Amino acid sequence: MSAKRLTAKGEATRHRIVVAAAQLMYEQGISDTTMEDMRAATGASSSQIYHYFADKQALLLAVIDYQTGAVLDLQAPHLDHLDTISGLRAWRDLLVGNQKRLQCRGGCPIGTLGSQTAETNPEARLAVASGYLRWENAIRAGLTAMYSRGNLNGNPDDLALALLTALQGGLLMTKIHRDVRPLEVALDTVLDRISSLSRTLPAVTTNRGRGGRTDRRLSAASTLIEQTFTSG
Amino acid sequence: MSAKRLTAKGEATRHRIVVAAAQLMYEQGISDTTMEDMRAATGASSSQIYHYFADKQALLLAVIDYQTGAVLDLQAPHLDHLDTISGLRAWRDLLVGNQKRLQCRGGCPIGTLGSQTAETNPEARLAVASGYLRWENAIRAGLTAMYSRGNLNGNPDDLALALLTALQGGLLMTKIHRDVRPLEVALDTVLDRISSLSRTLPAVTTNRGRGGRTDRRLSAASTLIEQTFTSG
DNA sequence: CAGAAAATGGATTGTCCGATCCAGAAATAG
DNA sequence: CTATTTCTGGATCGGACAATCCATTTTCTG
Repeated sequence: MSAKRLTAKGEATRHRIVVAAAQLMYEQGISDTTMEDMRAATGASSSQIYHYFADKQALLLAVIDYQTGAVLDLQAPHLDHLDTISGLRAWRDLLVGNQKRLQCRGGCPIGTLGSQTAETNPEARLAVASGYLRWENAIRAGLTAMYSRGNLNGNPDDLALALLTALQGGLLMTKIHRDVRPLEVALDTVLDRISSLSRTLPAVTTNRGRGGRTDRRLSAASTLIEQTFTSG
Repeated sequence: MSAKRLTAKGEATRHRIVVAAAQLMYEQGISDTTMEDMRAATGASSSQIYHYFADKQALLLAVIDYQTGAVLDLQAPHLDHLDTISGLRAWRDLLVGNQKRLQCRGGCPIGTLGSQTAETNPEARLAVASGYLRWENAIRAGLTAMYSRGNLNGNPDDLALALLTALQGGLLMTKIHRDVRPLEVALDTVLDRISSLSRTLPAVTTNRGRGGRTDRRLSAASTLIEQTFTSG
């Protein structure tokens, strides 16, 4: 609301504070991140923080906004190619690889903020929900394109939401178990579902019995579906 | 570790404290729940809490244990019947109905604890992970039974994990959006996947195009899969 | 070059919170 | 009945925390 006038220097300081706050809140949670923590992390003074943010709540809202952008930026190169199975698989690989790189720590920057605020901070909850909608829209755009081309025999809205939701659950379980498998399995299961509803020939990771997660043979079922679509 | 001797009265007081702490931590988060909050909620005195629990951490661990039991108890009637599609759907209806009853508030009691502790509290993280394993095992037992009967053409371990993970993501998104749809769609998508890998004739909720989430007709693909399984 | 506005430094304040302490009451065991 | 253990009450302490205040420096503007 307050359209404060900011110097280039002021803008930089404000940004430094938001970035540091985002990182700290991501690592230790919102309540356990003190103003002093952020002050120390930025090398700023207490009054600087309160110069740019009315209170901790205002800073939190700025963090939510920043993290939403950061999450979408990270995926930006892939978000325009979610209209093919291979594009979806590449996106999946990015997300899984990213968690491996982080040693399965942290989870989703947006999800952790949402989880902490949903019940006690309506303003923050709405900001997070709005961030999720931007994300969901990007995924939906890809699946809708598939659908419009006639390459997806299912509801693209539902499948987009299912993908994002599986991703969120996968990130949560992965950080709790310190194991990337939940994320892999969650995404692969929904992607396999999408593949099975797709008329294009997918590199199916469908499991045929135990231990078959890395099996890349086409399943009989998928083959039949393929035949159905191409002959119908 | 400390095998303290407890009177019946003492046991009751201890239990009251755990239940109140669980509820408060569920509603306002761990850090934002103070010892004074719990003291007031139970009508106990400060020294009573510290008589039964060494510190807040010990109380938290008791809460995690309690919530794990509560979550499993709630589903107990259904957990023995997750070896058929209809049993799985009934379980899904319980979970969805429960969230509706709660007006989409709160999310998963275990997940919220895990999300808050995973990065900063190794002991709590392991306790939550252990709780999830119990839950996952129950689901896996059902799918493994299906698999053993030859009614599931997929990896039951992966599908069980996918189900639980979809549930967790669904609960998170549902509480943030205050809308039960993410939970419904997340579970239905994985259940549809399981149905499509099942040789029994499912009441498929597969979507055929937009707006088809409530469509219960059998899809051509499912019919073909069915024929494949029964003729092979 | 003024004068105004923005940015910074650092001490301070009042409150809250986890934890401790010292009793005394109630229950149990011998 | 009495000694011992368990249970309860409530005051209190030291530290941490969000937020405020006032002064000073730096940057912008006309």
